[in-house]
Amino acid sequence: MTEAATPDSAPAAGPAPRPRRGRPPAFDREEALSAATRLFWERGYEATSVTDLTAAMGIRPGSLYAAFGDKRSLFEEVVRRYGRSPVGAFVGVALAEETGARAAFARILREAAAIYPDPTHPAGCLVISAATNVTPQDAGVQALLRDLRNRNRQVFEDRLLAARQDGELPPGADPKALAGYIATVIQGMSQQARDGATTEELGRVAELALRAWP
Amino acid sequence: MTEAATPDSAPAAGPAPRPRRGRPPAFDREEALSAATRLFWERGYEATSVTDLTAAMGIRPGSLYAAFGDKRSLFEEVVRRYGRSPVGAFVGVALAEETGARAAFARILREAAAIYPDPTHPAGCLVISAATNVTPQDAGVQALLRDLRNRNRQVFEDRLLAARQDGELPPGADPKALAGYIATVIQGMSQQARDGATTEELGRVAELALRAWP
DNA sequence: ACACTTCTTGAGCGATCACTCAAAAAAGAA
DNA sequence: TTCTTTTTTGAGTGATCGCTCAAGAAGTGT
Repeated sequence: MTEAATPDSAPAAGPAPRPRRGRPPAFDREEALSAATRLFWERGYEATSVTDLTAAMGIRPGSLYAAFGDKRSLFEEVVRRYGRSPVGAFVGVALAEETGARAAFARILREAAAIYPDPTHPAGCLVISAATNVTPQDAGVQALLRDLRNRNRQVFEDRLLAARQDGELPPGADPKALAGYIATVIQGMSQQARDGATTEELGRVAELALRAWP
Repeated sequence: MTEAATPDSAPAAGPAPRPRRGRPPAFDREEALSAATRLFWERGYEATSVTDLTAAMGIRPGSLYAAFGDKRSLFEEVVRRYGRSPVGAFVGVALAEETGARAAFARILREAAAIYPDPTHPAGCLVISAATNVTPQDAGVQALLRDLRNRNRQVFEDRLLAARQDGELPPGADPKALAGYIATVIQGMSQQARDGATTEELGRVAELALRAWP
């Protein structure tokens, strides 16, 4: 439940590991981002302090601010990276790989059931749950994730509109309503996973949800 | 989506307005709780500061702590009161008033669509969204609301189990899975309302969700 | 009038918040 | 070696966090 874009299109790794001047960083940027992601994912943006972050990332505040700007910028980079990770990109991958709309959304719901409770990472979806409770001064972070969610719902609607034009959906079907329904179920499944629901339980939820398909 | 108990059974108002000694409170307790509820509902537990609360309630910190204990106790009282309010109790009311299980859950989903986006109060459900992002030191508040949500899911399951025994649900129906599905949809609808979904949009989501009924 | 009880007030407690900065350290370039 | 560049370090910034308390104010009881 994140970016529904193509998996990757950038020129992959840089052209060459050109040796840079100055003192080399003492920490692995990817590992540090991974640790920050886990914290933001588990607790959310404001409930994760810079002290928590530096402790988990194994660096001091000065290094964090030199490498990532500020807490807000670090969070934005975490969100972008999450959207490119398998667990954050499964929605877009399913939409890109499945030819049928029904097959795509069935796969999305079933994979959500498998992924959201996976104990190898925090439960649920970071985009859905990391900025629910914020002070007014961090409303921008809340808006950032809300826009990602609503953009995803629009991607659903576009796909369903195309399915209706292709005849896969009956002419009377309502793509906008169906997109809202699927988004609702996915977001509810994320919440359920955070409340302790297992993959088996969410799998049954997914199958029930699919019975509403026109 | 809160307490699924009977609307009221306490002896209502006290036996008499016995005049108390000492200086009378300068603020209305119900109004103060109402203001605190709006803040906790809108922003969540930790994102609402005591300074925010005292400003909205029109009192000074000393009065707040004398009247409500501490921030945590105030929140718990807000949650209890919310569960007795119309918007917090509609689930229990529908389960109590509707004789058929299908009628009860259809009413619950349709009323959620009408209530969650209602602009006369913050969007969504306080129990669902007020303690999503918390620091470890406030894990108890998170657990409090999680338990309320899971208890509600259990009430759903009990009602559906009875429906299967009554023959309203086919013998092959899975009450536990169906309860999880309905809880998922309700929690997703709360999230959607907070993301800007209208009553009309959520109404269509509710109708789609009901198509999954066995 | 006076005591007693309860509530309000405003100042302020230690802890933590996100964040900064000068100095030291570690690399390549000259 | 010396200079330049970049990173790390540890102390510390002002602001805000939840919360406390002594003093005063506003009632009832005698």
